[in-house]
Amino acid sequence: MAQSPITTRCDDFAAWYQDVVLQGDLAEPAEIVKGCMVIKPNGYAIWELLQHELDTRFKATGHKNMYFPLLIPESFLKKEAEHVEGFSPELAVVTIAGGKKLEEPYVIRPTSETIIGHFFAKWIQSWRDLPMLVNQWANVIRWELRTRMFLRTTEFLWQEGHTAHATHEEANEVVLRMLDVYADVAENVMAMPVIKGMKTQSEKFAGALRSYSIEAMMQNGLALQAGTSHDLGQNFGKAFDVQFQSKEGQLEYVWQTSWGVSTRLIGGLIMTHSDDKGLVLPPKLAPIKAVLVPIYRKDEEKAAVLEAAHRIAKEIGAKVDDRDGQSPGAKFFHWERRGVPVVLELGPRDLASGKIVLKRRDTGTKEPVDQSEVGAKLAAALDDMQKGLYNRAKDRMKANTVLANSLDEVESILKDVSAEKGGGKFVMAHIKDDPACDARLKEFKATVRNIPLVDEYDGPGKCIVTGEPVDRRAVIAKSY
RNA sequence: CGGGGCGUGGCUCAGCCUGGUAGAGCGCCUGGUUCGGGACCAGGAGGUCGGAGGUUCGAAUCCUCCCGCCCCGACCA
Repeated sequence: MAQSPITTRCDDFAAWYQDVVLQGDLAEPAEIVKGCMVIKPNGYAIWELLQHELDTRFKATGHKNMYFPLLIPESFLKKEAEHVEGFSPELAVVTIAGGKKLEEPYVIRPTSETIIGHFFAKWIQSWRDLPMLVNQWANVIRWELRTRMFLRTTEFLWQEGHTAHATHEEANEVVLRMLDVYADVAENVMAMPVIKGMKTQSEKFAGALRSYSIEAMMQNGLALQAGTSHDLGQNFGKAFDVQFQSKEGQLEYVWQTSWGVSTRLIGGLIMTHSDDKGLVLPPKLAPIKAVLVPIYRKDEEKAAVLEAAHRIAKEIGAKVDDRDGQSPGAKFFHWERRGVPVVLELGPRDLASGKIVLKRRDTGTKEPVDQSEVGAKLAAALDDMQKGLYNRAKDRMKANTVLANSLDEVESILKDVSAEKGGGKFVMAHIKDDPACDARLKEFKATVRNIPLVDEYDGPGKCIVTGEPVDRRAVIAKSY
């Protein structure tokens, strides 16, 4: 064994995840910086593809990119009461700079509502300045107690959209539009099915009126909050005095939104598609879509094979793995671990027959195809793989979603679920949006993931805690 | 912060109990033979054994203190 083996998913799902990240050479723990990681080229390339998909959509919906300071005056956090309460436990604070104790410490941004609120106040005077639609690609720090690569690290990369509007209705439209954008990227780019829904009051963003999320199901059945979109109401507008004069001449506070997705998406991508052999990537997020491995024995074979390999690879946009001193077998394992969707094999036999062998990462199937058709076959395989991965994930989510009509039932389904052992389910149950109800679920470490925007079940029912009428079932699960 | 574990070449670890010239596998370098699912041979580079103190003729090994890291629990995109 040239490489240490990958722990199987059923042995220990959490260990499997670590192994896939490491063996896929996506990232490694920073070690010297607690809770942080180094994102390596293979991992960063995926992030760049995701960024591109998202950024294109942000711009198409009218947003412009900006950049705000990493450091925020500590007092800013305190201007919105719920916000400071929610974030203060996980803040990193700069108290000394330039060798001197600062008069007022700076916090390293955990999110930028406050500093952006400050600047919005400066830039917005009239209804003509609205809507203000900005996005920032940035890093943030949240001092988490327990970290896992990509899923939760002390420092992480994300984008945060921030908008200001004249009316609550308009702000709400943006909140839901961006949630749709996230769902679109999750499902059509990442091939990761999600449930769009509303967070409960106790799970909402600190300082928001309402939070919405997309929730995905990982292979161990745990939920992953993959993106959030918040209706901030006028909370930050009032805290930062962001006022504008309306058409009617009235001075009014703006209605704001914020929404974000992070490098956590990469963790979701891994836990949705990868297998016991390593990383599996949907073609749309594969930095390298196809690798051609040339096979030869003698020097005269080598020359002919390499010539053909480079010619074919150039036509179809594949990478040729012409490294010397590595056997073909070693190369197959190498690319398999890295999740390359298609590996092509070209050897003397193929040269003689005019064929080339096409192997898919998702199904493991090998098929000899005519060299003249390989471009079309590759495109078809990638397309089929993108759809196949989505369908497989969708089926899995359906198979692991169950209905429950009592708290006991929910508890018995979820109580023994863990990230390591798996067995997680999405339990659909009627439950009131009330912190007291959330608290009951917390007793066995489950949470309401969200209340789906679209009710795919049986409509109204009685709350499993209070017995009060509730208009639809919510998703209850254990989560990352 | 509570509970558990671990610090020895780049990586994974053995050696410690019972003190006596620092090892293995993988990786790396050089040369050659190989190559359709992790090739082989030969030669080679690389370690103040987490730190400090102590016991001893002699410490990776025994004793004391310190430091760091990982896992489990309480917080979270």
